[in-house]
Amino acid sequence: MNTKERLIATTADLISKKGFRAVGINEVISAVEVPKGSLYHHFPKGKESLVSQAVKFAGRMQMERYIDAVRGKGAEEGLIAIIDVMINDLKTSDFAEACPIAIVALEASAATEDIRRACDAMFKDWQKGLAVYLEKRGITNGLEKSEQFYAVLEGGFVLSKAHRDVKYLEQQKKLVKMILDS
Amino acid sequence: MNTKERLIATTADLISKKGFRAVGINEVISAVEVPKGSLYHHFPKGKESLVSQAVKFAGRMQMERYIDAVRGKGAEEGLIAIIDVMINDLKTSDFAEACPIAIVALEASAATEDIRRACDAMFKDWQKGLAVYLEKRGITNGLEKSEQFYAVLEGGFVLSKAHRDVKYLEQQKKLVKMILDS
DNA sequence: ATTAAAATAGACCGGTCTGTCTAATTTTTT
DNA sequence: AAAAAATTAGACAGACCGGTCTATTTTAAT
Repeated sequence: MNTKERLIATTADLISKKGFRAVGINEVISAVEVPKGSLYHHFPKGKESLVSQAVKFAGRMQMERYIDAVRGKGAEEGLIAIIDVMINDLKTSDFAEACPIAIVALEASAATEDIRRACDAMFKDWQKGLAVYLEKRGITNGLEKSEQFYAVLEGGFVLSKAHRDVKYLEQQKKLVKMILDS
Repeated sequence: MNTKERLIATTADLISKKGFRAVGINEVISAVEVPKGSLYHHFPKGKESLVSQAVKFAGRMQMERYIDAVRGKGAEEGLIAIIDVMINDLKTSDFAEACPIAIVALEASAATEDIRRACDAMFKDWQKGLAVYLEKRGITNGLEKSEQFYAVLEGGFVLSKAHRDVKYLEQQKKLVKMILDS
């Protein structure tokens, strides 16, 4: 893994846990053990560019994990498996991380439009990917149901993280069937 | 309004828009037009204490707005009215603010346990308040349905903010009836 | 082997961060 | 009126911020 990839992967990991405002480039370069010159060589536009790429990287990684989780499963079973991935992430990280995009998406304002767009793009990729999966399984209006599912998922995530209790994500499983049948 | 109240209200406003990491105390005291000594007189424990109290203040303010929105309405109508409050907040603020707690809740880590607890407490207050409202209208399992509703609301908020499109919150209205009937 | 390009290295810059400190002022109590 | 308490005032400190800059080293091209 080369320097640029390591910078992106490490930044992705850090911002997943703390959001991008709480992660400084000094923290990144010290974690990757690379001098500042290297970072600004690979990311001449600085932090915003690094974070944007890290968001996309984290989003792709997470999507792959979701794809793994649903593989070979039916529609309802698959969506519940995705919720379980998130539940498990929260548990194993002591509620530090689960969705790498949500925090950054809420932090990013008009002032950091690049980062917001990166979050936007990743969420849309997730939705499209899941829509294809659903329609392959004979579900109609796959995209709308996929959007609704992610909204339900992220809502469960926000509450579970705030309360440090995965029961909110567990409860959301009840809505999966309703969404699919609607 | 005295100095302490103004500090809390202004901080609440700023963190609702940007999260607490992006808001510095210099920004707060300059907005309130008060010297630093005053802030540290009223909040000797510093920023974490100020932010915790601002979160509670913002939470109470928002809850009052929800109470106003549901007043005199039936269960389903009331929940949809709350979603509309959030939709309207996003629209009128150019997607800058709607839920004052969610951002802070995701930002707060184990390192800022006081702030996380303040978010926890406010969400719980909202849930309890809404549960009473629902049960007064003959809804059973009011608390669980209230929790589920807020999860659905926050999920719609996260996606609507990320995509700068209120349709995700609009879509969540479909789930309200399902939650109430479950 | 020589040149050019890529990447690494880290000192340094101005600015901002939270928080401290002493003093002056206002308000309250007696 | 005098004393005590509460509050305001802002200079200052030390750490850290993102970012720039010049050198040096490594790699690739010829």
